[in-house]
Amino acid sequence: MTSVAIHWFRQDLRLADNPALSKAVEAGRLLPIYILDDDTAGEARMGGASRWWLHRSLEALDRQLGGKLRLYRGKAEEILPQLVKIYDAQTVSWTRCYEPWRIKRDKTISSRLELAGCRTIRLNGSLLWEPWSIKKQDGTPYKVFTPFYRKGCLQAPAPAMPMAAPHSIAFCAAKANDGALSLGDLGLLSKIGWHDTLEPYWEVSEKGGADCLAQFIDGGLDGYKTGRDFPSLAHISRLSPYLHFGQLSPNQVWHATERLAEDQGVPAADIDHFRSELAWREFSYSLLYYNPDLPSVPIQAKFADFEWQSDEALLKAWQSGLTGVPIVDAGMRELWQTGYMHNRVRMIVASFLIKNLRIDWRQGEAWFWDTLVDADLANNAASWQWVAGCGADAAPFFRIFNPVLQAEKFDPEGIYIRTFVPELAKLPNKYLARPWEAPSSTLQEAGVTPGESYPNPVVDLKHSREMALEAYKRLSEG
DNA sequence: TGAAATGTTGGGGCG
DNA sequence: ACGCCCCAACATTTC
Repeated sequence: MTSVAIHWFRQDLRLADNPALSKAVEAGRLLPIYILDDDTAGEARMGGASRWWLHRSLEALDRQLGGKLRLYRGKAEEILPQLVKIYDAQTVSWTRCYEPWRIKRDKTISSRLELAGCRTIRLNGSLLWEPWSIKKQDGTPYKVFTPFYRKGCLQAPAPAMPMAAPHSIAFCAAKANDGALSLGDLGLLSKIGWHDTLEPYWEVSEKGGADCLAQFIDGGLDGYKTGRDFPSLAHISRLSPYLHFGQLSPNQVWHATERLAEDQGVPAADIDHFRSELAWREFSYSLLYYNPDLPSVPIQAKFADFEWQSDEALLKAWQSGLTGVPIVDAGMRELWQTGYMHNRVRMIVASFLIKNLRIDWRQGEAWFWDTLVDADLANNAASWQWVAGCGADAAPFFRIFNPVLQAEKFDPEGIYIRTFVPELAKLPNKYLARPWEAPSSTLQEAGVTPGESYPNPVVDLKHSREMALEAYKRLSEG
């Protein structure tokens, strides 16, 4: 076998269940590459947490490939044709991505390569169903989740069975002058070293993804439907970063939940609910596919005129977990410390930013983009639009979370708040979610000095809620 | 995948 | 014994 096949890794950083990689391995001696293409990404260039995750991912993948992974930085549109020429490659394969900028770029690249006589293999490895395959009877895309999932996804052919990793790979000899960089030269780690705080929370590798999945299937899935709402419980999967970077494929996850009801007695309701959460990911991708400006333009046009406040100090307080509202601060600090935030708490902090602080949802989207290890263009944009009430099938704007009630309902023992807001740890449960109501003697005993050891609330919850509703009313009447 | 305001019901205290 | 009021507890409506 003399022909060379390049597999271009992107968001499929795994060997198992990677159809495009397997095809390349069959097609020739493999040159596995990754290109950091910030130039083409523009606005959508990866944030800090993602860069750390990517750094670790590439390190692990290179190890799996016996040190054969080649790294480049620059415009993929220029680098790929050069590599094809240098290595005289007959085949280039990749797993499809669905971000608008990537769709556009990849289309250009594949036609350019094909024109030069190089075969391109582009396969799905990141979604359960291709976005264009799930449509209504009339051929238009779904705008509401439930029919999208029940009628669209579940009636479509079942997701493919996951395939094994290639059992042996013949590599192509690398050439010294091909422009490859060392991992360090990619410059993915920030100089301030923020990523150090993330390290202990994640095992960033294909094995880490498999372990995470196994652990969830083993312990977390039973009781998922109700348990997933409680941020102190281990009833969430934490699979999102692995799915985003492709250390796991959604097919692997989907099929891992098969037969659990019959064989392990896991309640069907828990399995169904978990699968519907996977389908929300598909729905986000569908929304982005059919609305390429989803990250910046509200789907509901009237929201273009919403009166957002721009207040740097309030935004900063939210970002740094110093709003004086414990459940909000706990969530924002979980994000900063771990690169992750529990889903229930994501909704609470987002509602607080958008509705109580009345700050533009795109500011929240930008912060999440920079700090989440699972930052994903489709999920991030669709979810922020969902909370803001301006998206498709979104929560209505007037559905405003009361962060005190939410905390008392979903973190009744205050375990979550105490974990991330330790300066309040000694407050009794009764006042933990609303320290501003605590008598001064209670505060004193708990060692809390409002305004010093812990901030006073940056807004009045009741008043800010009313202001938001009025702004929304003006929009509806306007 | 809310919350607050408003409406309704029914039991018990009480004159 | 009876009507009246109070007020939980629950249901409905509204934003």
